[in-house]
Amino acid sequence: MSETQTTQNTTHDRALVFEVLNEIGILAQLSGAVMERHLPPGFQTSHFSVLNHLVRLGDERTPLRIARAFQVPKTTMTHTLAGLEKAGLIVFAPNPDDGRSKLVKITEAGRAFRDEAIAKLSPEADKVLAALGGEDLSELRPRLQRLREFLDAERDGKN
Amino acid sequence: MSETQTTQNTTHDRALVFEVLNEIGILAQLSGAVMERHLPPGFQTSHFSVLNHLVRLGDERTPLRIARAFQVPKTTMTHTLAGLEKAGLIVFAPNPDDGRSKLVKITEAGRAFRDEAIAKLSPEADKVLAALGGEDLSELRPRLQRLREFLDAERDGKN
DNA sequence: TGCATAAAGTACGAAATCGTACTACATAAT
DNA sequence: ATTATGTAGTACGATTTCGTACTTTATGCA
Repeated sequence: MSETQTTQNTTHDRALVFEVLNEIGILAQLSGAVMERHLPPGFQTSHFSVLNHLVRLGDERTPLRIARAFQVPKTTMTHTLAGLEKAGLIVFAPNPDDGRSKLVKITEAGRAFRDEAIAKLSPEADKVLAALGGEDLSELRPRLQRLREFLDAERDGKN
Repeated sequence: MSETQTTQNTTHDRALVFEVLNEIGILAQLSGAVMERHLPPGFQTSHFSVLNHLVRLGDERTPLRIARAFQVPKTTMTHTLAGLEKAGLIVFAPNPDDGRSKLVKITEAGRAFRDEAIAKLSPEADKVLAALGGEDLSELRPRLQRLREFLDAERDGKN
């Protein structure tokens, strides 16, 4: 019943794919709503995510590179970054290597904003850990990443 | 290193939560983009998802109940359903049990639309199965569901 | 019965998302 | 050098998303 079967994919198997993707959509919805509740008014999950990305992986990145990391169209990232800049959480610098593009730099205010958000979100994260256990999450991550990599490839060009 | 530790949550553990949620957000983004490419122009993943929901779990549901299933605000569902109705894929009927609400019924055209979408999406689903294997997905689902249930509870009132 | 409170749905406005088309710069090929 | 093609970013408009406030109906309580 739960054996691997390599010969042919059944409707049942496919339904599993849809269910998982559906669940992922709902989860994205939910986690966005929960996170947004812990952010100052006017700030979106996307704002926090970008700041967190810059802190974790380093700033001095181009908008396009950030857009690709989140798999959003570059016009969307332009808009998100404009919001962050207006709030003084990032600044743009010219890209010395490429006159067409910019480099995004996080400001001290941006770093502080991110740290505060993390602090407010930590109790929630702890509750998730208490509810699921670290093992479940550990097992979740690589599988999600594999699924992401596949869909990534499936995405062809675009953006 | 990967042992369960019940005494205290570390920054590292919390980071795992954020990573998983981040991955989920990106996946939602990606799967939405891939799915949308296989739908007729003008139709969103949300449209397909609602139709699929009605076929799988039965129609004759109220808009609010559908909104809750997808964890979106009811105003969002009003808009999505309006699009489906305008396209003739659903119809509204009065709710005999409650004069405030409506019942959503899928039409034959709606069912056909859903079936065609499934048919077009099936090759993609098969590729996912080939890439990940059914076991991975099977293990993914219950964990995602547990995570969803937790965030669900965390959501308090609202909507 | 009458009234207060809650729930279902919508109108409306604001913001986010994203596709198309454009500008400016870069790279490759002659 | 010149020209053709490709890439980074943005302007713009259409659609989606969603919070607030409202209308209508239901429910609980006096």
